[in-house]
Amino acid sequence: MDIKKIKRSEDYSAWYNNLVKNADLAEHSAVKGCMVIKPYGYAIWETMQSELDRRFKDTGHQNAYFPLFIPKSFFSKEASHVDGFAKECAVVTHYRLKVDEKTGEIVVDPEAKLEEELIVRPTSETIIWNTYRDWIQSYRDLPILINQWANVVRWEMRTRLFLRTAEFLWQEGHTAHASAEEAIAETKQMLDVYADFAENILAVPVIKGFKTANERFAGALETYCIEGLMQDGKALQMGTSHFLGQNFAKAFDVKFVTKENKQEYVWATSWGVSTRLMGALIMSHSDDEGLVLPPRLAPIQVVIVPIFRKQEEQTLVLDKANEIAQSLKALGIRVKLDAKDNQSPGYKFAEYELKGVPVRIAIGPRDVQNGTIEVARRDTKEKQSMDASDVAHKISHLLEQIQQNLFQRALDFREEHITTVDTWDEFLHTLENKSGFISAHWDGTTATELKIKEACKATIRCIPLDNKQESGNCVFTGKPSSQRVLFAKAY
RNA sequence: CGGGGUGUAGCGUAGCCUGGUAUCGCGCCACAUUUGGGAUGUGGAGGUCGUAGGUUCGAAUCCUGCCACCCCGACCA
Repeated sequence: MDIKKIKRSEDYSAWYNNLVKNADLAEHSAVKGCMVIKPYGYAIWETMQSELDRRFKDTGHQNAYFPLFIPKSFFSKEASHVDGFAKECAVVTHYRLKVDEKTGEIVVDPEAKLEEELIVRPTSETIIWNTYRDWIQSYRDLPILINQWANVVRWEMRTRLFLRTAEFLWQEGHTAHASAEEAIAETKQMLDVYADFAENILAVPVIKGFKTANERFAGALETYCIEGLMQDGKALQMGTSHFLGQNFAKAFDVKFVTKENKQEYVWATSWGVSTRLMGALIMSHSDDEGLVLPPRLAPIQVVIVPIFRKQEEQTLVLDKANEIAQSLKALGIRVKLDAKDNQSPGYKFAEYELKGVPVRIAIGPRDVQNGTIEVARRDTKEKQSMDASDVAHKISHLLEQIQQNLFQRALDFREEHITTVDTWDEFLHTLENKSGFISAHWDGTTATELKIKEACKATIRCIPLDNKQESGNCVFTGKPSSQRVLFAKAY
Protein backbone atom coordinates (compact mmCIF):
# COMPACT_ATOMS: atom_id res chain seq x y z
CA MET A 1 0.00 0.00 0.00
CA ASP A 2 1.32 3.39 -0.95
CA ILE A 3 0.20 5.43 2.00
CA LYS A 4 0.12 9.16 1.58
CA LYS A 5 1.18 10.64 4.89
CA ILE A 6 -0.58 13.83 5.82
CA LYS A 7 0.41 15.51 9.05
CA ARG A 8 -2.18 16.53 11.60
CA SER A 9 -0.48 19.86 12.05
CA GLU A 10 -0.61 20.71 8.36
CA ASP A 11 -4.18 19.91 7.40
CA TYR A 12 -6.31 18.43 10.13
CA SER A 13 -9.33 17.52 8.04
CA ALA A 14 -7.26 16.02 5.21
CA TRP A 15 -5.37 14.03 7.86
CA TYR A 16 -8.67 12.80 9.28
CA ASN A 17 -10.12 11.72 5.92
CA ASN A 18 -6.89 10.07 4.94
CA LEU A 19 -6.67 8.18 8.20
CA VAL A 20 -10.23 6.88 7.99
CA LYS A 21 -9.48 5.49 4.53
CA ASN A 22 -5.97 4.20 5.12
CA ALA A 23 -6.76 2.51 8.42
CA ASP A 24 -9.57 0.69 6.61
CA LEU A 25 -12.35 2.09 8.76
CA ALA A 26 -14.73 3.42 6.10
CA GLU A 27 -14.97 4.80 2.60
CA HIS A 28 -17.34 6.84 0.51
CA SER A 29 -20.05 4.89 -1.26
CA ALA A 30 -21.79 5.39 -4.58
CA VAL A 31 -24.56 7.19 -2.70
CA LYS A 32 -24.07 10.82 -1.85
CA GLY A 33 -23.33 11.42 1.79
CA CYS A 34 -23.48 7.73 2.67
CA MET A 35 -20.47 5.70 3.71
CA VAL A 36 -19.45 2.07 3.63
CA ILE A 37 -18.20 1.02 7.03
CA LYS A 38 -15.45 -1.51 6.39
CA PRO A 39 -14.91 -4.64 8.49
CA TYR A 40 -12.17 -3.15 10.66
CA GLY A 41 -14.21 -0.02 11.35
CA TYR A 42 -17.33 -2.05 11.95
CA ALA A 43 -15.51 -4.29 14.42
CA ILE A 44 -14.76 -1.19 16.51
CA TRP A 45 -18.39 -0.07 16.29
CA GLU A 46 -19.51 -3.55 17.37
CA THR A 47 -17.36 -3.29 20.46
CA MET A 48 -18.91 0.08 21.23
CA GLN A 49 -22.34 -1.45 20.74
CA SER A 50 -21.71 -4.35 23.06
CA GLU A 51 -20.26 -2.13 25.81
CA LEU A 52 -23.21 0.26 25.56
CA ASP A 53 -25.77 -2.51 25.24
CA ARG A 54 -24.50 -4.14 28.42
CA ARG A 55 -24.80 -0.83 30.26
CA PHE A 56 -28.34 -0.28 28.94
CA LYS A 57 -29.41 -3.72 30.10
CA ASP A 58 -27.70 -3.25 33.47
CA THR A 59 -29.89 -0.17 33.96
CA GLY A 60 -33.05 -2.10 33.17
CA HIS A 61 -33.61 -1.39 29.49
CA GLN A 62 -34.70 -3.80 26.78
CA ASN A 63 -34.09 -3.67 23.06
CA ALA A 64 -36.93 -3.47 20.53
CA TYR A 65 -37.33 -2.42 16.93
CA PHE A 66 -39.66 0.08 15.29
CA PRO A 67 -40.26 0.80 11.57
CA LEU A 68 -37.87 2.63 9.29
CA PHE A 69 -40.81 4.54 7.80
CA ILE A 70 -42.94 7.10 9.56
CA PRO A 71 -46.24 8.40 8.14
CA LYS A 72 -45.87 12.08 7.30
CA SER A 73 -48.84 13.07 9.43
CA PHE A 74 -47.04 11.89 12.59
CA PHE A 75 -44.54 14.68 12.17
CA SER A 76 -47.09 17.45 12.21
CA LYS A 77 -48.30 16.39 15.64
CA GLU A 78 -45.41 17.87 17.58
CA ALA A 79 -44.77 21.37 16.23
CA SER A 80 -41.18 22.05 17.33
CA HIS A 81 -40.17 18.54 16.34
CA VAL A 82 -41.25 19.04 12.74
CA ASP A 83 -39.50 22.43 12.69
CA GLY A 84 -36.30 20.78 13.74
CA PHE A 85 -36.27 17.97 11.21
CA ALA A 86 -38.39 19.04 8.23
CA LYS A 87 -35.45 20.44 6.30
CA GLU A 88 -33.50 17.21 6.25
CA CYS A 89 -36.00 14.43 5.63
CA ALA A 90 -35.93 11.77 2.93
CA VAL A 91 -39.48 11.10 1.75
CA VAL A 92 -40.93 7.99 0.11
CA THR A 93 -43.63 8.94 -2.37
CA HIS A 94 -44.04 5.84 -4.55
CA TYR A 95 -43.92 2.08 -4.10
CA ARG A 96 -43.29 0.75 -7.61
CA LEU A 97 -41.06 1.07 -10.65
CA LYS A 98 -41.83 0.17 -14.23
CA VAL A 99 -40.08 -0.01 -17.59
CA ASP A 100 -40.81 3.04 -19.70
CA GLU A 101 -42.13 1.78 -23.05
CA LYS A 102 -40.52 4.54 -25.09
CA THR A 103 -37.05 4.71 -23.61
CA GLY A 104 -36.71 1.23 -22.09
CA GLU A 105 -35.52 2.83 -18.87
CA ILE A 106 -36.69 2.04 -15.39
CA VAL A 107 -38.90 4.85 -14.12
CA VAL A 108 -41.08 5.53 -11.10
CA ASP A 109 -44.61 4.33 -11.85
CA PRO A 110 -46.76 7.46 -11.49
CA GLU A 111 -49.76 5.28 -10.74
CA ALA A 112 -48.05 3.87 -7.70
CA LYS A 113 -48.18 7.06 -5.68
CA LEU A 114 -48.66 6.58 -1.94
CA GLU A 115 -51.82 8.00 -0.38
CA GLU A 116 -49.69 9.35 2.44
CA GLU A 117 -45.96 9.88 2.01
CA LEU A 118 -43.61 8.04 4.32
CA ILE A 119 -40.67 9.75 5.99
CA VAL A 120 -37.47 7.78 6.40
CA ARG A 121 -36.93 8.21 10.15
CA PRO A 122 -34.51 10.95 11.18
CA THR A 123 -35.29 9.86 14.77
CA SER A 124 -38.13 7.72 16.09
CA GLU A 125 -39.97 9.65 18.80
CA THR A 126 -43.13 9.98 16.72
CA ILE A 127 -43.57 6.38 15.61
CA ILE A 128 -42.64 5.14 19.07
CA TRP A 129 -45.00 7.44 20.96
CA ASN A 130 -47.77 6.56 18.56
CA THR A 131 -47.10 2.94 19.53
CA TYR A 132 -46.78 3.62 23.27
CA ARG A 133 -50.35 4.95 23.28
CA ASP A 134 -51.58 1.38 22.89
CA TRP A 135 -49.13 -0.03 25.41
CA ILE A 136 -49.93 2.27 28.30
CA GLN A 137 -53.18 2.35 30.24
CA SER A 138 -52.24 2.39 33.89
CA TYR A 139 -49.38 3.53 36.11
CA ARG A 140 -48.73 -0.22 36.42
CA ASP A 141 -47.59 -0.24 32.78
CA LEU A 142 -44.86 2.27 33.60
CA PRO A 143 -42.03 2.80 33.24
CA ILE A 144 -41.35 1.57 29.72
CA LEU A 145 -37.59 1.37 29.23
CA ILE A 146 -36.74 0.64 25.61
CA ASN A 147 -33.71 1.03 23.40
CA GLN A 148 -33.47 0.57 19.67
CA TRP A 149 -30.35 -0.04 17.56
CA ALA A 150 -31.08 1.38 14.13
CA ASN A 151 -30.09 3.43 11.15
CA VAL A 152 -31.54 6.89 10.62
CA VAL A 153 -31.41 9.34 7.73
CA ARG A 154 -30.85 13.08 7.91
CA TRP A 155 -30.34 14.74 4.56
CA GLU A 156 -27.26 16.77 5.37
CA MET A 157 -25.84 19.45 3.09
CA ARG A 158 -22.26 18.73 3.91
CA THR A 159 -21.07 15.36 5.12
CA ARG A 160 -17.90 13.91 6.63
CA LEU A 161 -17.08 10.27 7.24
CA PHE A 162 -18.45 9.23 10.66
CA LEU A 163 -18.93 12.81 11.89
CA ARG A 164 -21.87 13.65 9.71
CA THR A 165 -23.30 11.27 7.15
CA ALA A 166 -26.73 11.26 5.53
CA GLU A 167 -27.41 7.80 6.93
CA PHE A 168 -25.89 6.81 10.22
CA LEU A 169 -26.10 4.03 12.77
CA TRP A 170 -27.07 4.75 16.32
CA GLN A 171 -29.04 3.69 19.30
CA GLU A 172 -32.02 5.62 20.55
CA GLY A 173 -33.54 5.02 23.96
CA HIS A 174 -37.18 5.98 24.46
CA THR A 175 -38.62 5.75 27.92
CA ALA A 176 -42.03 6.50 29.40
CA HIS A 177 -42.59 7.43 33.04
CA ALA A 178 -45.34 8.25 35.50
CA SER A 179 -43.69 11.40 36.87
CA ALA A 180 -41.45 14.23 35.77
CA GLU A 181 -38.99 13.44 38.59
CA GLU A 182 -38.60 9.87 37.44
CA ALA A 183 -38.12 10.92 33.80
CA ILE A 184 -35.52 13.53 34.77
CA ALA A 185 -33.70 10.92 36.85
CA GLU A 186 -33.69 8.61 33.83
CA THR A 187 -32.35 11.38 31.60
CA LYS A 188 -29.49 12.01 34.01
CA GLN A 189 -28.83 8.33 34.56
CA MET A 190 -28.34 7.77 30.82
CA LEU A 191 -26.08 10.79 30.59
CA ASP A 192 -23.95 9.16 33.29
CA VAL A 193 -23.95 5.91 31.34
CA TYR A 194 -22.68 7.76 28.27
CA ALA A 195 -20.02 9.61 30.23
CA ASP A 196 -18.84 6.39 31.85
CA PHE A 197 -18.63 4.69 28.48
CA ALA A 198 -16.82 7.62 26.83
CA GLU A 199 -14.24 7.93 29.57
CA ASN A 200 -13.64 4.31 30.49
CA ILE A 201 -13.95 2.63 27.10
CA LEU A 202 -13.18 5.31 24.50
CA ALA A 203 -10.70 6.99 26.88
CA VAL A 204 -12.20 10.34 25.86
CA PRO A 205 -12.85 12.75 28.74
CA VAL A 206 -16.20 14.47 28.48
CA ILE A 207 -17.94 17.38 30.11
CA LYS A 208 -21.47 16.69 31.26
CA GLY A 209 -23.81 19.58 30.86
CA PHE A 210 -27.05 20.78 29.44
CA LYS A 211 -27.82 22.74 26.31
CA THR A 212 -29.13 26.26 26.01
CA ALA A 213 -32.68 26.66 24.69
CA ASN A 214 -31.25 27.42 21.27
CA GLU A 215 -29.23 24.19 21.07
CA ARG A 216 -31.93 21.98 22.57
CA PHE A 217 -33.34 18.95 20.74
CA ALA A 218 -36.51 19.72 18.79
CA GLY A 219 -39.32 18.79 21.16
CA ALA A 220 -37.30 18.57 24.40
CA LEU A 221 -37.71 20.58 27.61
CA GLU A 222 -34.11 19.93 28.55
CA THR A 223 -31.21 18.45 26.57
CA TYR A 224 -28.29 17.03 28.52
CA CYS A 225 -25.09 16.27 26.66
CA ILE A 226 -21.55 15.06 26.87
CA GLU A 227 -19.04 17.25 25.07
CA GLY A 228 -15.57 16.14 24.06
CA LEU A 229 -12.63 18.21 22.84
CA MET A 230 -10.78 17.08 19.73
CA GLN A 231 -7.05 17.53 19.08
CA ASP A 232 -7.63 20.50 16.79
CA GLY A 233 -9.39 22.38 19.59
CA LYS A 234 -12.91 21.93 18.26
CA ALA A 235 -15.65 20.51 20.43
CA LEU A 236 -17.69 17.46 19.51
CA GLN A 237 -21.11 16.65 20.90
CA MET A 238 -20.74 12.96 21.68
CA GLY A 239 -24.11 12.05 23.10
CA THR A 240 -27.38 13.59 24.18
CA SER A 241 -30.08 12.68 26.67
CA HIS A 242 -33.37 14.54 26.49
CA PHE A 243 -36.10 15.21 29.00
CA LEU A 244 -39.11 15.49 26.71
CA GLY A 245 -41.67 16.40 29.36
CA GLN A 246 -45.19 15.56 28.23
CA ASN A 247 -44.76 17.00 24.74
CA PHE A 248 -44.91 13.72 22.87
CA ALA A 249 -47.53 12.23 25.18
CA LYS A 250 -49.77 15.20 24.45
CA ALA A 251 -49.05 15.09 20.73
CA PHE A 252 -49.88 11.38 20.56
CA ASP A 253 -52.45 11.33 23.33
CA VAL A 254 -50.62 8.92 25.61
CA LYS A 255 -52.31 8.96 29.03
CA PHE A 256 -52.26 6.69 32.02
CA VAL A 257 -54.48 6.18 35.05
CA THR A 258 -52.82 7.06 38.35
CA LYS A 259 -53.28 5.23 41.66
CA GLU A 260 -55.85 7.88 42.43
CA ASN A 261 -57.74 6.96 39.28
CA LYS A 262 -56.90 10.19 37.47
CA GLN A 263 -55.94 10.52 33.80
CA GLU A 264 -52.44 11.99 33.29
CA TYR A 265 -50.08 12.42 30.40
CA VAL A 266 -46.97 10.25 30.39
CA TRP A 267 -43.49 11.74 30.88
CA ALA A 268 -40.83 10.94 28.32
CA THR A 269 -37.10 10.78 27.72
CA SER A 270 -34.98 9.93 24.71
CA TRP A 271 -31.23 9.51 24.44
CA GLY A 272 -28.78 8.53 21.73
CA VAL A 273 -25.24 8.10 20.55
CA SER A 274 -24.18 7.35 17.00
CA THR A 275 -21.35 6.22 14.76
CA ARG A 276 -20.13 9.77 15.26
CA LEU A 277 -18.37 8.31 18.30
CA MET A 278 -15.99 6.70 15.79
CA GLY A 279 -15.01 10.21 14.76
CA ALA A 280 -14.52 11.21 18.38
CA LEU A 281 -12.32 8.21 18.94
CA ILE A 282 -10.15 8.92 15.91
CA MET A 283 -9.79 12.64 16.59
CA SER A 284 -8.99 12.21 20.27
CA HIS A 285 -6.03 9.85 20.17
CA SER A 286 -4.60 9.30 16.70
CA ASP A 287 -1.34 10.69 15.35
CA ASP A 288 0.68 11.07 12.15
CA GLU A 289 1.41 7.33 12.09
CA GLY A 290 -2.27 6.50 12.05
CA LEU A 291 -5.00 5.34 14.34
CA VAL A 292 -4.44 4.94 18.08
CA LEU A 293 -7.00 2.69 19.75
CA PRO A 294 -7.66 2.36 23.46
CA PRO A 295 -7.15 -1.32 24.38
CA ARG A 296 -10.69 -1.85 25.62
CA LEU A 297 -11.99 -1.01 22.17
CA ALA A 298 -9.32 -2.47 19.92
CA PRO A 299 -10.45 -5.44 17.79
CA ILE A 300 -6.82 -6.59 17.97
CA GLN A 301 -5.24 -5.69 21.30
CA VAL A 302 -1.90 -7.37 20.71
CA VAL A 303 -0.24 -8.32 17.46
CA ILE A 304 2.66 -10.75 17.40
CA VAL A 305 5.13 -10.31 14.55
CA PRO A 306 7.51 -13.24 14.16
CA ILE A 307 10.90 -12.59 12.59
CA PHE A 308 12.93 -15.32 10.88
CA ARG A 309 15.29 -16.04 7.99
CA LYS A 310 15.66 -19.75 7.52
CA GLN A 311 13.18 -22.58 7.73
CA GLU A 312 14.53 -23.81 11.09
CA GLU A 313 14.24 -20.32 12.49
CA GLN A 314 10.69 -20.05 11.26
CA THR A 315 9.64 -23.20 13.08
CA LEU A 316 11.43 -22.17 16.22
CA VAL A 317 10.07 -18.65 16.27
CA LEU A 318 6.51 -19.62 15.32
CA ASP A 319 6.40 -22.25 18.04
CA LYS A 320 7.33 -19.68 20.63
CA ALA A 321 5.00 -17.06 19.12
CA ASN A 322 2.12 -19.50 19.21
CA GLU A 323 2.83 -20.34 22.79
CA ILE A 324 2.72 -16.65 23.72
CA ALA A 325 -0.47 -16.12 21.71
CA GLN A 326 -2.13 -18.98 23.56
CA SER A 327 -1.13 -17.62 26.95
CA LEU A 328 -2.56 -14.20 26.03
CA LYS A 329 -5.79 -15.73 24.77
CA ALA A 330 -6.12 -17.62 28.02
CA LEU A 331 -6.37 -14.25 29.78
CA GLY A 332 -9.04 -13.09 27.35
CA ILE A 333 -6.71 -10.81 25.38
CA ARG A 334 -7.58 -10.33 21.70
CA VAL A 335 -4.36 -11.34 19.99
CA LYS A 336 -3.33 -11.82 16.38
CA LEU A 337 -0.26 -13.72 15.29
CA ASP A 338 0.72 -12.41 11.88
CA ALA A 339 2.75 -15.23 10.36
CA LYS A 340 2.50 -14.07 6.74
CA ASP A 341 5.86 -14.64 5.08
CA ASN A 342 5.35 -12.33 2.10
CA GLN A 343 5.61 -9.13 4.10
CA SER A 344 8.68 -7.92 5.93
CA PRO A 345 8.55 -7.22 9.66
CA GLY A 346 9.05 -3.52 8.94
CA TYR A 347 6.01 -3.53 6.71
CA LYS A 348 3.92 -5.20 9.38
CA PHE A 349 5.12 -2.79 12.06
CA ALA A 350 3.96 0.18 9.98
CA GLU A 351 0.71 -1.54 9.05
CA TYR A 352 -0.36 -2.29 12.63
CA GLU A 353 0.64 1.18 13.74
CA LEU A 354 -1.63 2.56 11.05
CA LYS A 355 -4.43 0.40 12.40
CA GLY A 356 -3.85 1.48 15.97
CA VAL A 357 -3.11 -1.91 17.57
CA PRO A 358 -2.15 -0.97 21.16
CA VAL A 359 0.66 -3.48 21.70
CA ARG A 360 3.05 -5.18 19.32
CA ILE A 361 5.23 -8.10 20.26
CA ALA A 362 8.16 -8.90 17.98
CA ILE A 363 9.94 -12.18 18.42
CA GLY A 364 12.96 -13.42 16.48
CA PRO A 365 15.63 -16.14 16.78
CA ARG A 366 17.70 -13.93 19.06
CA ASP A 367 14.74 -13.60 21.42
CA VAL A 368 14.01 -17.31 21.45
CA GLN A 369 17.64 -17.91 22.35
CA ASN A 370 17.69 -15.26 25.11
CA GLY A 371 14.20 -15.96 26.39
CA THR A 372 13.05 -12.41 25.59
CA ILE A 373 10.50 -10.57 23.46
CA GLU A 374 10.38 -7.06 22.10
CA VAL A 375 7.32 -5.12 23.19
CA ALA A 376 6.25 -1.87 21.54
CA ARG A 377 3.36 0.26 22.71
CA ARG A 378 1.38 2.32 20.20
CA ASP A 379 0.49 5.24 22.44
CA THR A 380 4.06 6.31 23.32
CA LYS A 381 5.88 4.41 20.54
CA GLU A 382 8.28 3.05 23.18
CA LYS A 383 10.00 -0.24 22.47
CA GLN A 384 11.62 -2.46 25.03
CA SER A 385 13.01 -5.90 25.30
CA MET A 386 11.58 -7.90 28.17
CA ASP A 387 11.90 -11.27 29.74
CA ALA A 388 9.50 -13.72 28.10
CA SER A 389 8.40 -15.31 31.33
CA ASP A 390 4.86 -14.58 32.49
CA VAL A 391 4.26 -12.53 29.33
CA ALA A 392 0.48 -12.69 29.52
CA HIS A 393 0.22 -10.93 32.87
CA LYS A 394 2.78 -8.32 31.91
CA ILE A 395 0.92 -7.55 28.69
CA SER A 396 -2.41 -7.52 30.43
CA HIS A 397 -1.03 -4.94 32.83
CA LEU A 398 0.48 -2.94 29.97
CA LEU A 399 -2.85 -2.81 28.14
CA GLU A 400 -4.41 -1.38 31.26
CA GLN A 401 -1.63 1.22 31.49
CA ILE A 402 -2.16 2.23 27.87
CA GLN A 403 -5.88 2.63 28.45
CA GLN A 404 -5.17 4.90 31.43
CA ASN A 405 -2.45 6.82 29.61
CA LEU A 406 -4.66 7.62 26.64
CA PHE A 407 -7.36 8.92 28.92
CA GLN A 408 -4.91 10.95 30.99
CA ARG A 409 -3.27 12.41 27.90
CA ALA A 410 -6.63 13.46 26.46
CA LEU A 411 -7.68 14.83 29.85
CA ASP A 412 -4.49 16.89 30.20
CA PHE A 413 -5.02 18.26 26.71
CA ARG A 414 -8.58 19.25 27.50
CA GLU A 415 -7.71 20.85 30.83
CA GLU A 416 -5.03 22.92 29.08
CA HIS A 417 -7.67 23.97 26.59
CA ILE A 418 -10.31 25.32 28.90
CA THR A 419 -9.62 29.03 29.13
CA THR A 420 -11.43 31.35 31.49
CA VAL A 421 -11.96 34.77 29.98
CA ASP A 422 -13.73 37.91 31.15
CA THR A 423 -13.53 40.28 28.21
CA TRP A 424 -14.66 40.10 24.63
CA ASP A 425 -11.12 40.83 23.37
CA GLU A 426 -9.74 37.91 25.38
CA PHE A 427 -12.56 35.77 24.09
CA LEU A 428 -11.74 36.46 20.44
CA HIS A 429 -8.01 36.22 21.03
CA THR A 430 -8.34 32.82 22.73
CA LEU A 431 -10.63 31.50 20.05
CA GLU A 432 -8.26 32.62 17.33
CA ASN A 433 -4.95 31.56 18.85
CA LYS A 434 -5.64 28.70 21.22
CA SER A 435 -9.14 27.42 20.54
CA GLY A 436 -10.66 24.78 22.82
CA PHE A 437 -13.34 25.57 25.39
CA ILE A 438 -13.79 29.08 26.62
CA SER A 439 -15.39 29.54 30.00
CA ALA A 440 -17.18 32.86 30.07
CA HIS A 441 -20.16 34.67 31.49
CA TRP A 442 -23.27 34.92 29.34
CA ASP A 443 -26.42 36.94 29.92
CA GLY A 444 -28.67 33.95 29.34
CA THR A 445 -30.42 35.21 26.21
CA THR A 446 -30.69 33.44 22.87
CA ALA A 447 -30.19 36.79 21.14
CA THR A 448 -26.72 37.20 22.63
CA GLU A 449 -25.86 33.58 21.92
CA LEU A 450 -26.74 34.06 18.26
CA LYS A 451 -24.81 37.33 18.01
CA ILE A 452 -21.71 35.66 19.41
CA LYS A 453 -22.09 32.81 16.94
CA GLU A 454 -22.42 35.26 14.09
CA ALA A 455 -19.39 37.22 15.27
CA CYS A 456 -16.95 34.33 15.65
CA LYS A 457 -18.64 30.95 14.99
CA ALA A 458 -18.33 29.89 18.60
CA THR A 459 -21.44 28.38 20.17
CA ILE A 460 -22.37 27.52 23.71
CA ARG A 461 -21.51 23.85 23.92
CA CYS A 462 -23.05 23.39 27.32
CA ILE A 463 -23.72 24.68 30.76
CA PRO A 464 -21.72 22.24 32.88
CA LEU A 465 -23.71 20.28 35.45
CA ASP A 466 -21.19 20.90 38.20
CA ASN A 467 -21.06 24.62 37.45
CA LYS A 468 -20.18 27.00 40.26
CA GLN A 469 -22.60 29.87 40.74
CA GLU A 470 -20.66 33.13 40.60
CA SER A 471 -21.78 36.57 39.63
CA GLY A 472 -20.17 38.32 36.71
CA ASN A 473 -20.91 40.18 33.53
CA CYS A 474 -21.73 38.79 30.12
CA VAL A 475 -18.61 38.75 27.98
CA PHE A 476 -20.54 40.18 25.04
CA THR A 477 -23.21 42.51 26.44
CA GLY A 478 -21.85 43.22 29.93
CA LYS A 479 -25.21 42.39 31.46
CA PRO A 480 -25.22 40.56 34.80
CA SER A 481 -24.73 36.79 34.80
CA SER A 482 -24.82 34.19 37.53
CA GLN A 483 -22.59 31.52 36.02
CA ARG A 484 -20.04 30.76 33.32
CA VAL A 485 -20.86 28.60 30.29
CA LEU A 486 -18.56 26.78 27.88
CA PHE A 487 -18.14 28.18 24.39
CA ALA A 488 -16.26 26.53 21.52
CA LYS A 489 -16.21 26.06 17.82
CA ALA A 490 -17.84 22.73 17.21
CA TYR A 491 -18.11 19.94 14.66
C1' C B 1 -27.69 25.18 -1.48
C1' G B 2 -23.80 29.52 -2.91
C1' G B 3 -18.12 30.40 -3.99
C1' G B 4 -13.48 27.83 -5.22
C1' G B 5 -10.91 23.24 -6.49
C1' U B 6 -10.39 18.09 -7.99
C1' G B 7 -11.87 13.49 -10.74
C1' U B 8 -6.74 9.17 -15.45
C1' A B 9 -5.67 0.80 -13.15
C1' G B 10 -6.90 -1.17 -6.07
C1' C B 11 -3.88 3.50 -4.22
C1' G B 12 -0.85 7.85 -5.50
C1' U B 13 0.11 10.31 -10.15
C1' A B 14 2.26 12.38 -15.50
C1' G B 15 -0.04 13.82 -19.89
C1' C B 16 -4.58 18.53 -20.85
C1' C B 17 -2.51 24.90 -21.99
C1' U B 18 -0.57 23.51 -27.84
C1' G B 19 -6.18 17.19 -30.07
C1' G B 20 -3.17 11.79 -33.09
C1' U B 21 -5.50 6.39 -28.72
C1' A B 22 -2.21 6.89 -21.89
C1' U B 23 3.27 7.82 -18.18
C1' C B 24 5.58 6.49 -13.74
C1' G B 25 5.69 4.58 -8.57
C1' C B 26 3.24 1.43 -4.99
C1' G B 27 0.08 -2.72 -4.81
C1' C B 28 -1.48 -7.50 -7.50
C1' C B 29 0.13 -12.63 -10.06
C1' A B 30 4.55 -16.20 -11.04
C1' C B 31 9.54 -17.61 -9.87
C1' A B 32 14.05 -16.78 -7.24
C1' U B 33 16.80 -14.46 -3.46
C1' U B 34 15.09 -12.14 1.14
C1' U B 35 12.81 -10.88 6.35
C1' G B 36 15.30 -7.25 13.91
C1' G B 37 11.48 -0.55 10.97
C1' G B 38 7.44 -0.13 4.88
C1' A B 39 13.15 -5.98 0.74
C1' U B 40 15.44 -7.00 -4.41
C1' G B 41 15.57 -8.98 -9.32
C1' U B 42 13.20 -11.03 -13.69
C1' G B 43 8.68 -11.89 -16.18
C1' G B 44 3.31 -10.84 -16.29
C1' A B 45 -1.86 -9.11 -15.62
C1' G B 46 -4.79 -4.90 -14.91
C1' G B 47 -7.63 1.37 -18.01
C1' U B 48 -15.59 2.68 -20.61
C1' C B 49 -9.25 8.67 -18.78
C1' G B 50 -16.06 10.37 -13.27
C1' U B 51 -20.52 10.49 -16.59
C1' A B 52 -23.82 12.02 -20.79
C1' G B 53 -23.80 14.85 -24.96
C1' G B 54 -21.36 18.25 -28.54
C1' U B 55 -17.19 20.12 -31.88
C1' U B 56 -13.63 17.33 -35.04
C1' C B 57 -11.21 12.83 -39.97
C1' G B 58 -9.69 11.95 -34.86
C1' A B 59 -11.04 13.90 -27.81
C1' A B 60 -8.00 12.08 -21.46
C1' U B 61 -6.96 16.86 -24.00
C1' C B 62 -11.60 21.81 -26.62
C1' C B 63 -17.18 23.10 -25.32
C1' U B 64 -21.88 22.11 -22.45
C1' G B 65 -24.87 19.49 -18.93
C1' C B 66 -24.82 16.08 -14.93
C1' C B 67 -22.55 13.17 -10.78
C1' A B 68 -19.12 12.54 -6.82
C1' C B 69 -15.43 14.20 -3.51
C1' C B 70 -12.35 18.14 -1.05
C1' C B 71 -11.92 23.34 0.99
C1' C B 72 -14.75 27.91 2.55
C1' G B 73 -19.87 29.65 3.93
C1' A B 74 -25.32 28.70 5.35
C1' C B 75 -27.83 24.07 7.96
C1' C B 76 -27.02 20.21 11.54
C1' A B 77 -25.92 14.81 15.80
